[in-house]
Amino acid sequence: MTAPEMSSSVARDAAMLNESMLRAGAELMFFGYRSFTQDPDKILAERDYGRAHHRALHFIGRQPGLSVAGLLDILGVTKQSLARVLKPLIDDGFVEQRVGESDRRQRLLFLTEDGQAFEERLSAPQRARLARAFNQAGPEAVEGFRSVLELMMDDEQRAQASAVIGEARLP
Amino acid sequence: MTAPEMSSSVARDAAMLNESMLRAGAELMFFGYRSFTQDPDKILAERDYGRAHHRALHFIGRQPGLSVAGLLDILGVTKQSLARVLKPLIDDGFVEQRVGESDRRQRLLFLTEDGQAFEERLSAPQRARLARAFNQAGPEAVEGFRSVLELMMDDEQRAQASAVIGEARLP
DNA sequence: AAATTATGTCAGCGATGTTGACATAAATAT
DNA sequence: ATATTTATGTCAACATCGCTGACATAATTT
Repeated sequence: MTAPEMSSSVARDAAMLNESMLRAGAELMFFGYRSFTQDPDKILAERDYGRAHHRALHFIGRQPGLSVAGLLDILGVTKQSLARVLKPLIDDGFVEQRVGESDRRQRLLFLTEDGQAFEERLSAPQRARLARAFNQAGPEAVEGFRSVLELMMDDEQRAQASAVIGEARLP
Repeated sequence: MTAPEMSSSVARDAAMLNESMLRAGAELMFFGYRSFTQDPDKILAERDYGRAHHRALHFIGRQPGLSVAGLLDILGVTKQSLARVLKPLIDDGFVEQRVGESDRRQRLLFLTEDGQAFEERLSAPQRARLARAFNQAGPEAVEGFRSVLELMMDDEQRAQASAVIGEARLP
């Protein structure tokens, strides 16, 4: 049943990449992600907010009119988890809910002016950090960064991520 | 006070990278990191372990004889946080402590055989994922991935990460 | 002998995730 | 029309993993 060209890609991978390179890759992900999140984390700590609040603000700001179900799908959390994040954001006047026009069961999510301002304040240092890294690394490196991260996802996740990220090709 | 050549690098960055590219970069980090952690997360859930346990096992396995202070430094958490992770790992027979030879206040950390086996079981699918992505993306892309993540760190963090990752250059 | 260092531990708090159960309103299916 | 399904909200309980503050012990350094 196994065609010759099907010979284990795991074996081929092992042949070309030694363990220390893979370990280094994992450690880069750990240290890199920590750096990536540290700027907004500091701002979030002013209020009793965490990363989850930033993520919600980010994706609502990106797709105004997103439904609760849509946001749940993107974030990959339970509705109970989301509620604990969304409720304070609504109470604090950062997120607004409007009843769906075509489907009045839906609560469509929008950032208020304050929400938009806060989201930008959170994202600004993170984007500056990315911009600095992208510029110093150069366009080919950015394309490599993008392709490795995309290829690290499962097909399903990659499809979802692509749908969210959209055409905005990185390089 | 501002020299002409000091003209805001933020402005230059903004000139070359539009906002949608930076947003896409941030989203790639989010989705990519989620994919990166999902395999070990499933295994960790068998016991009452989380990512922090994996990280501790990883870095102890990488630098056997690491001191508690050394591990605290790498992980960037408080000793109270680490204790909650380390104590179960010791109780479960995955990590062993030995009194330091030169300084007998130190508790040097080692993986037991079981600990080594468990760490490998946790890391295997993660490394396979990385290997697949690296191979499909190609060596230049991997170098780009590495350089962008490194440049995303502050100088201090980059120095620390480089010290941990070591010579094992990625590409 | 005194101060500092490495480590451990107790107690409490906050953010973020989980499962399970139940409620309501609106849309859809029979 | 009635029944079912869907979208959302909410209550309760629990686990992980970060934090601060306080205190203790043993070993090293001053």
